[in-house]
Amino acid sequence: MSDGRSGSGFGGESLLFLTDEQLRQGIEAMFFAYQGFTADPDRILAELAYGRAHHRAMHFINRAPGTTVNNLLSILGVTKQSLNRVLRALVEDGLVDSRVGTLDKRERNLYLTDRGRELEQRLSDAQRIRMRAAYKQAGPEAVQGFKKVLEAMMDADMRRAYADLREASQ
Amino acid sequence: MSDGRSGSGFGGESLLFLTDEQLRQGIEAMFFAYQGFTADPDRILAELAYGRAHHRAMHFINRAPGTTVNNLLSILGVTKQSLNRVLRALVEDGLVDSRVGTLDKRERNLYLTDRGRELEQRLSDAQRIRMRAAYKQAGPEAVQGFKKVLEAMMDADMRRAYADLREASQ
DNA sequence: CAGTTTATGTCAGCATTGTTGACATTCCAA
DNA sequence: TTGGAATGTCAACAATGCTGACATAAACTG
Repeated sequence: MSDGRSGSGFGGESLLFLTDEQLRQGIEAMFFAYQGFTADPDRILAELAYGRAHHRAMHFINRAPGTTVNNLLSILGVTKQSLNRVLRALVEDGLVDSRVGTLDKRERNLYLTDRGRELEQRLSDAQRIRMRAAYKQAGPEAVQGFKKVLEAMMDADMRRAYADLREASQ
Repeated sequence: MSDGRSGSGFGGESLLFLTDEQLRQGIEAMFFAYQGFTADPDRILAELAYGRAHHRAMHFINRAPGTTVNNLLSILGVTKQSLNRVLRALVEDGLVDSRVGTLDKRERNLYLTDRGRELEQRLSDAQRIRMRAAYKQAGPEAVQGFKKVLEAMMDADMRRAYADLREASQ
């Protein structure tokens, strides 16, 4: 594992020879970049006594209005109990509307209220500004590669969720 | 902010026109990919009653042996109190060695013990395997773009830390 | 159709890891 | 040498993971 090399065999099979050092750079880049990625919304959230968990919930409710708790937690990769706490706060504060399902009354369909949409917008805007700046700085070809590697890094079910979301917005 | 367009002006200045939708895909890719990125070490850590914080500390101590608490917390972006709790556990468990600084006795120089190196290796290996697979799947050109965008996404001080680490390993 | 099982969501309590505040020790500068 | 700054530790609190217990609704089974 730690011979500092990677590749399928002695040669020929793959053109990629990745040293442990190269891989470590990628790992560290991922770590540092994620800090920047979340920094701007985090600052806004801190003012409002909310956290990242609230942001994530609002993001995906906005993305798929009417989604259920069950669906949401599979996307977020947390337990329903953990998500529940966050949703309760958002509902109490009037940012999320939770309606008993019409077809299946066990389910709750989730929607952002006007105020919820407003905050989500504010958070997304902050995050998009950084994303846009990074994309511009890196250039168009880089963006392709960026997305490719990220997608390849996802677990299978997350890759599916990701594809579903993209297709959902036409 | 939300006109679905991005660019410096009406045209000509930039060749990149990024819709909010494109940016959102990047944001979601980042979120889902980070889950995958941390999933494998997380599984190992859970067995050992450690968390991500322990992994991060061990990673950077391994990367820069003899580093101080102060330096470490600036890299990790957490408070010294938060880091301290994690370090205390690692020292007690014999994975990290904390030596009073020779030049400045207020400082503590941190080193992995043999057992610490062993666990760090195990965690890194798991993470590298996924990274390597993602790189291979995405291809060499993609890797360049990936790193470029990530670096552009970092906060300035993290970009500096990232550069320092790379240079430190020749 | 009655009774049991499964699915969905809520409430309670615990663990990890972030935070701030108070403090001891050491260094440095006036 | 004395007061302030820097470094690190200890304590207590908050956010957000987790598991377990439970209520309700739906679905299945005989």
